[in-house]
Amino acid sequence: MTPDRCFSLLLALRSRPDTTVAALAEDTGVSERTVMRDLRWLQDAGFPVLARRGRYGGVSMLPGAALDTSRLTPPEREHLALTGLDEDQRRRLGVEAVSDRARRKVAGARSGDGLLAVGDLVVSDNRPWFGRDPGGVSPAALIGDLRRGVRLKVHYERTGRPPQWRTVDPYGLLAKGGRWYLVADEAGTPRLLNLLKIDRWEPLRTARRLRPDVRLADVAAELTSGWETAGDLEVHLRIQAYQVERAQRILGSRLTLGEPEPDGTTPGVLRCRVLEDVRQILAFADSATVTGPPEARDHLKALAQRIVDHYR
Amino acid sequence: MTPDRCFSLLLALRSRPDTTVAALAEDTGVSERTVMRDLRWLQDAGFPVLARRGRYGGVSMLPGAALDTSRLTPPEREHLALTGLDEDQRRRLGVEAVSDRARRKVAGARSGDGLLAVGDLVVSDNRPWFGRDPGGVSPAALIGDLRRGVRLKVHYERTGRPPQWRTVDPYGLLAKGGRWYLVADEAGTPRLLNLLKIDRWEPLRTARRLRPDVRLADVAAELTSGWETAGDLEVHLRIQAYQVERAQRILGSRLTLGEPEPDGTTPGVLRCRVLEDVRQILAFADSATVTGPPEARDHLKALAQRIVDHYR
DNA sequence: AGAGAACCTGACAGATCCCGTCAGGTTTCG
DNA sequence: CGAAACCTGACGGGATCTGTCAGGTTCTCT
Repeated sequence: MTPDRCFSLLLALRSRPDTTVAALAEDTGVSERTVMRDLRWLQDAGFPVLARRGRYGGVSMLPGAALDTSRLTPPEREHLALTGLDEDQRRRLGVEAVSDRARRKVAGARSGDGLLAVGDLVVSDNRPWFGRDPGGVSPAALIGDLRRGVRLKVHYERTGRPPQWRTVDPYGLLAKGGRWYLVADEAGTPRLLNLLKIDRWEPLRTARRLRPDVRLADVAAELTSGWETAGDLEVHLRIQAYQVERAQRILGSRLTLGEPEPDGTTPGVLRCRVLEDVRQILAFADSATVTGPPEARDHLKALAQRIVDHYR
Repeated sequence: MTPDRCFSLLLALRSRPDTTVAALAEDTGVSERTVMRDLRWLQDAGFPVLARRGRYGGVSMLPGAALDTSRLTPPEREHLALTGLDEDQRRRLGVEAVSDRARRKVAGARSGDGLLAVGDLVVSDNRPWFGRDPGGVSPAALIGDLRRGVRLKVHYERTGRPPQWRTVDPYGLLAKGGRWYLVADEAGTPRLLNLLKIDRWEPLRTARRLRPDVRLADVAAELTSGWETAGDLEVHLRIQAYQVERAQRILGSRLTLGEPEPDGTTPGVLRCRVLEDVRQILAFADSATVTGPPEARDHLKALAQRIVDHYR
């Protein structure tokens, strides 16, 4: 890893909501293996880089990440500042934690700083979310305390009520449908807390207490299993730039928008209670295009065909 | 240069208002030569690092600098992003500027991106200023446009008047007595503009037009030569932490404070019109110590001796 | 269930470049 | 003038970085 490529990668990750190792290799002119090594380095250093394997997988920086190393936790700073120092130098500095590189020299082990890996604290399907800061608490800001594995106090606003402090044991974050949620147990009961409704939080000194043998993915699945059953359908679409503002007005908060793309369209996700709700998109004629799921495309096409037939 | 030492240096520079190459070498565990190479790299990459040669010299980050590479100018980003790319890769990216490293490979030359060096745009005596953000526009924010060598429009508040836009041709920045000034010509007339009184500025597309054979150091000297003659004396002192607030109240805006030090004192600079003004410091007895200039120390001692004699 | 798209890891040889040392230079202040 | 500070080039040795290769795991869609 060279410093210039380090910054280059950070800039690339920050400027795009999602990318792949292949694309980063293309941009930086090195092999994919090298990019993967670099990404590993960034993750070990504490940058909130998330990699997702599998179809539609890729690499991204958690939303809200600033290239500001002052956000790093003390062990992370030590990781940066102290790698390369020998035992004597570290003793003189009075630092007990062994840097990752020193440890690797001895045993080739991963970082032993007691922090949880970002990849273990975020669950999402590989459907792209959008890099633009969705408002509220940012995932990148929260991930620091999640990595420490501590209990949190969260200032949360339930719908229709004033915000209240709630103490939770977090499993991690869930990204779904363009939204971020904190997945946690509250007095042993699993909860999803929308980051939009968290205006601030505090870490407690107590370690988080999780139910035995229960993982983030399990809890997230358990809490979202009813979503499709409740008819919560996410329709993915692309909107021409000149119609975006109108779409926001008409579709309101059910529409979540991504970053404008070079081809002049803006991707978005429309939350529908039933399939029939896609009829609202008809108002945009061909300036909005449904891209998924297939049944939404088919239904929209069928509705349009009925209109055509009606005027024969 | 390794990435971890790169961040380590940035953090060290940011956390201390002033340091030396020797101290940085001690901290990072490498030789002074290596630290100097690293600092050169950081400067070439666009970080607002300033090195001052000579007695009381040292290295510092311009006040207000954030470790945010998005502040870098486009050529600076290219410098980071494109070093290591071969000609074909750069051609595919459509980038004309040759990266520093590619150029070094060919001819060992310095960066040819057309930007002025930070060291050529800042003049100060080596008396330490203080790293704490002094308020107003920050030097680190302004230095980016100064490096491009363009004319500026500055929103400036002259004493007793509402702020007005003024068009200036900048030579650079002056640090003196804990304050930062923009040194510029305004319609051919040299001016010092206190950064505290600039609330915003805009770069213009026009290149700056400077008087032939006139340099930053010349203009700064010309504009400040009357300061001592006008009796503007800067008295350096150290104040015990528990008296700092009282000192601020009594001495007001003539007192400029630095960062508290580990020994429990806070350094400061008191602007006096005449030497006799140091008498105000008597109020602090031994909880404030004058460190310079020598005549200020002598005079304060003499004043104290008179008081002692008076009570015999 | 299988295919394809995506990340992940270890090993190895070769190339690159980084580092420390050394020598000598310039600048600033008391 | 001396000391404290940064600056630069050259060189040899060693560290580490990179690309290649092989094989693995995960996720989604058909």
